[in-house]
Amino acid sequence: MPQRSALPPPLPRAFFARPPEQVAPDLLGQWLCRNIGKGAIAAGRIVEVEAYQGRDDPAAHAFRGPSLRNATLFGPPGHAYVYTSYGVHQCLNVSTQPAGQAGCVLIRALEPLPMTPAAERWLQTNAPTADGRKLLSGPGRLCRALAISRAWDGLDLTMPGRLWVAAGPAPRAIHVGPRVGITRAAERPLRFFDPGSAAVSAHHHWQTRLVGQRGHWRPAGPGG
DNA sequence: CACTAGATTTTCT
DNA sequence: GAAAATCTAGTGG
Repeated sequence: MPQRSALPPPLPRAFFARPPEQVAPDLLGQWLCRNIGKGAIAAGRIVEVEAYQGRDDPAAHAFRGPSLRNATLFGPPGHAYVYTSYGVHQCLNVSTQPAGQAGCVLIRALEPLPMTPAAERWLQTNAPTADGRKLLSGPGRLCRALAISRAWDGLDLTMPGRLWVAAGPAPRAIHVGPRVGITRAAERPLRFFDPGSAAVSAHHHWQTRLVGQRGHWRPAGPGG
């Protein structure tokens, strides 16, 4: 099947079987692929993420233990955790850590990758915007544009089905800062983003610059 | 550009 | 009853 082999292959489950603060920076630059039917794919580069830890992270949904909503967080790695935010929006996370240990990475922004005009229209219809850079920017907005609902909670993102994560080139640098919109553990530097992307909303609030390559990110020296 | 109000699910007090 | 991992539409500079 030529169409099957043309699909970007998913990242392996082992990639996600690590602490979320390690998976998060390594997810930057990877592709989120959405099968929208009839062989068409809508895809975006991951440019902004946040790590949420387990029982030791007061800002995480897993902090108070398993519940009906967050069960996916305690399951195997590489699965979609989709929750409803403020009663209105859906937000997409990827579960990390081996089964039994909670942790996830919130996908906050994507930069649209080249796609067919039909796929672009499909995104625009789901989440209309005049500013193309904002099409997949923001955790609620990207779920709306990609038609990802709570019903997709638990979906395996390491299988090339409806939604999966595929390998893409790492960004040249990464900025690290506090997570957005939380009050507890608000000081932890667990938000990672690609400073070179226009799809990232808040470039201003960052603490640290990382350079290097995946698995080997290190703080940039002066003048870097 | 900055700021504000309002929508309304899930969880906890 | 209130807060929360948010977004949009509205106002005003």
